[in-house]
Amino acid sequence: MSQGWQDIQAEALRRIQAREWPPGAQIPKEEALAKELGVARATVNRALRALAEDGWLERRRRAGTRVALSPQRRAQMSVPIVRQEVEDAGKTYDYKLLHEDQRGPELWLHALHLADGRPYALEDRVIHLDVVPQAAEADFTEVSANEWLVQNAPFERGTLEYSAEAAGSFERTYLACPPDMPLMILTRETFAEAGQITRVRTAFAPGRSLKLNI
Amino acid sequence: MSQGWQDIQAEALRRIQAREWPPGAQIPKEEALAKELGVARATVNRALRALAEDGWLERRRRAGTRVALSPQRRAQMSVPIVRQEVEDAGKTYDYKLLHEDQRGPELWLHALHLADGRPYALEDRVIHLDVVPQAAEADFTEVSANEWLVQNAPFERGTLEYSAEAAGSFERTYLACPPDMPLMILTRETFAEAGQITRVRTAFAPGRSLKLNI
DNA sequence: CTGCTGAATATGTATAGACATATTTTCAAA
DNA sequence: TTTGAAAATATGTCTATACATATTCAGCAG
Repeated sequence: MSQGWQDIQAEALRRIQAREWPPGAQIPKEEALAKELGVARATVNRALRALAEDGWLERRRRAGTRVALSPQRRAQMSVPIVRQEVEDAGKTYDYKLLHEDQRGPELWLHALHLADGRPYALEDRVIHLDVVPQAAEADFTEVSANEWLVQNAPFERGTLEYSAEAAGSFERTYLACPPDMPLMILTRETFAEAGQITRVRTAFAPGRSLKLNI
Repeated sequence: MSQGWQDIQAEALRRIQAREWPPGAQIPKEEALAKELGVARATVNRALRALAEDGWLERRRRAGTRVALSPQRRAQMSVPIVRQEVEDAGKTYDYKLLHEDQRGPELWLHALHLADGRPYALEDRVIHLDVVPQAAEADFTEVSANEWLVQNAPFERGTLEYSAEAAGSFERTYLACPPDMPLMILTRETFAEAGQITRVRTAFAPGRSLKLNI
């Protein structure tokens, strides 16, 4: 009855949840578990590594493996791409550049994303031309800055921040929402080695939410 | 010059970003790559699996590996535990049960989380006693429902939803915020095999945001 | 007691070989 | 032409073995 790593993972998770391996405690070493469960050490390794990635275990060389003190569960979210969101919802996507303004090495853009002709998201973006010089020649009336950047300026890392804010006059105008309407705001920054590529603040039309699974 | 799987991963990612392997295209099979790069197939497998988990590749048995059409980057977020957030910020955490009401198999709770004595988050929760019967005897004036559940009712899966809403009278009262203040709302549901364990709607005090890295 | 050095050790990773599994493809039967 | 069964094949996984690497720990010098 050879077992797979997922079975080993399940068994280990059971022991954690049943407090056979209480929080903070060391668990047996891979070799011992492998022997006990009748599998190769590599199989135990695979299982425990997966549990560590999910936050259940903390592993350190030589120091061994211990159960995390607060087993924080983690959720994975994919970074939203507006066009795809709209098309996935079966609607027609459209894009409109509202304003473009170059101030030295900074290119400022305002743009509106539409779903079935109705305002969906409003973005306010700055692109750093010293990091992405090719952007100076791009035509952002045709392609959205987001898509152009995805194609032409792969980033190394970035940050996301969601917050709730009241609609300002800018949002009221373009998203056609009442004053003080609460909106989900997403601020995103992406970086390459040379520095910040872009920073964008996106205000979503009322009612939008962010859904995740754990 | 034997290479590690991370080097293989880096090389594959380079080829994706350089469009040597364009979006949607099939990439060579593991065996061929292994031979080309001078490593074992298992090493290539490790590297490509990691890229697939990060959303760069899509892999299917027999069908091979292809570059994802829209390389959606993913961010991992840890599910927020209010107490920890507060303590991590160096503040004193406090908890107050506002209301408790059992209606048949449903236990309804209202509670307030405090940071340095000031309102931090307001929660509105229902616990399904048919799924977690032990909860009927728990004393939620002492321990927050969240922490009790983490300890006593491990869940299999759950959903998270963030949204922006205007403060209602309930929030105004306890979070001490002006009318129509935009608030970040987190609705969380967790499930065990037997069904839904709990559903909680948490309203965060104004100014709170959700920060992630990619 | 303190600080440094080297031994001990648990996890991390690489490899070759084998078999498992999910799909696609092929090809024959209806 | 359509259907269905069988062959082919790329990825998925397991095993045994070996070596690499990060820490811990013990013991010695100061």
